[in-house]
Amino acid sequence: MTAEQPTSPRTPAPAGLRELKKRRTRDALLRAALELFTTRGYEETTVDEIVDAVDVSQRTFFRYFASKEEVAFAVQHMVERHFVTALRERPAHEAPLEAMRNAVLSAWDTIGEAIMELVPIELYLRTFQVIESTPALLAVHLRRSIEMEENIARLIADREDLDVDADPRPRVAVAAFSGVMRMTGQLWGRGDDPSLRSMRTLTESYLDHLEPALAADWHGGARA
Amino acid sequence: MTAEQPTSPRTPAPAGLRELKKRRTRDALLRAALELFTTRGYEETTVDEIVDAVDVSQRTFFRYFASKEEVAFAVQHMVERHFVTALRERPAHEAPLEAMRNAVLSAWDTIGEAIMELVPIELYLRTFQVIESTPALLAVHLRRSIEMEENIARLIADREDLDVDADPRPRVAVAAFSGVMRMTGQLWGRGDDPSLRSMRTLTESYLDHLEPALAADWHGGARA
DNA sequence: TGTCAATTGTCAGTGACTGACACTAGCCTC
DNA sequence: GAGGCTAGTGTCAGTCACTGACAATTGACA
Repeated sequence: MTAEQPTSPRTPAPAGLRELKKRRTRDALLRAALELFTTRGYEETTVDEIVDAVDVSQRTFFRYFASKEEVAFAVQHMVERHFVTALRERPAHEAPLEAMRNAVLSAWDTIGEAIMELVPIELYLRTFQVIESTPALLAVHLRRSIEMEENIARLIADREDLDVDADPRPRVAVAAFSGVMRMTGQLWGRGDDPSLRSMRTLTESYLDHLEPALAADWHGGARA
Repeated sequence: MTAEQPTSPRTPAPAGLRELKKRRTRDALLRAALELFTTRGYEETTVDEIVDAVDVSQRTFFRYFASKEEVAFAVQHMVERHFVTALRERPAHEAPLEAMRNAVLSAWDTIGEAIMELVPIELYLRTFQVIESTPALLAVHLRRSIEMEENIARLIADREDLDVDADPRPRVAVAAFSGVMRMTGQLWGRGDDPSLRSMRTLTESYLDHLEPALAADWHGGARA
């Protein structure tokens, strides 16, 4: 309720000893979990092992993360928001596909720092590979992806001044685009160059093949 | 080893009392499970409730189905094979997208009987809706879908005499196509006409919008 | 300093799933 | 058609993810 609180310029105000401890515990759990997942494997890691590494009770783990799965997607979650933000910032004159493409590529260029605030980048990349190669995690990953698709479709529809439910083109375009993105992620996970750079290159190259396959200007023909 | 065995003309020889009992148990478990899932909800149904309805032990359930999830996809599994078969039977002159489209539509026309041999169609349709609306099942559904995508991409590549790993077009086309199919399934699940017919109509209509977006002839331009 | 509220730990319990072992019932041979 | 073989089943004990309830602790704030 008080008006004046010392807000740091960048990090969104973590003030308070309590808040600080909470963040520390969460970070420690996150790192310990990812470290174990990427060395021992996801299925082979028990929640007990994670909490033992951080010296908290199992109950505390589940207060921070709704499930063992969720902790694996904590960083991914941030990356996704990063992309959505990038898409929102694309100039209105860009065609849907062009905007999505540019958003992805520009997001990859700036995501590095944001990730490092949470975990070492290399740990994130290894985690991504674990996700892609662990059936249970891959399944959740895909569901999360299509949830995001719906949001993006609405975003695209807004840009183009269309109604998502009346005009199928936003959803179709996003579905096709996301299909390619997902495929890229998988190929990257299977490949042997786990670098941000390689991910970016792969993305760019595959999206190049979608461009000629999807028409760019929706408003060239008849528009009601 | 004996030459003469009374093989029925259609069903693939279930001879033997043992085999017969097994099939009966499996069928009973399947039906009981789907019935419970669709009335009570997936998460709300325990494996104990399923086995109680069939009077077998829990251990037996897990000998027939690797997990509680698997039983929900038993029928879906058959439908998928049905589609792949339909795709294989498409004449070679059809373009990739055309072949996939025709395979889906023709599969929908003949799938009815095959389903009825396992469970009432209406039960299958309701199960599909449960899958689409239950997060845990939706996730698995999506993973299964992309596993199938890879197979289809290879099939398409074969048809077009291309190498899946050298030429990205098969995977891109399949990814885009599947993206639309998945979206259709979801919309159907959300809608209020749970009939085979409505599913077919929706599929056809949405695929119509992909056609103009993806080029039909891959071999019109330069071909190495 | 003392009160309030947020965090945490402990404990007990549920539900999915698995390995081990004993038991039963088709199946096949003599 | 008795007896042995084996596939299928039930029982039991145990692991692991996850949850509700309650008590203990510890920042926050007057």
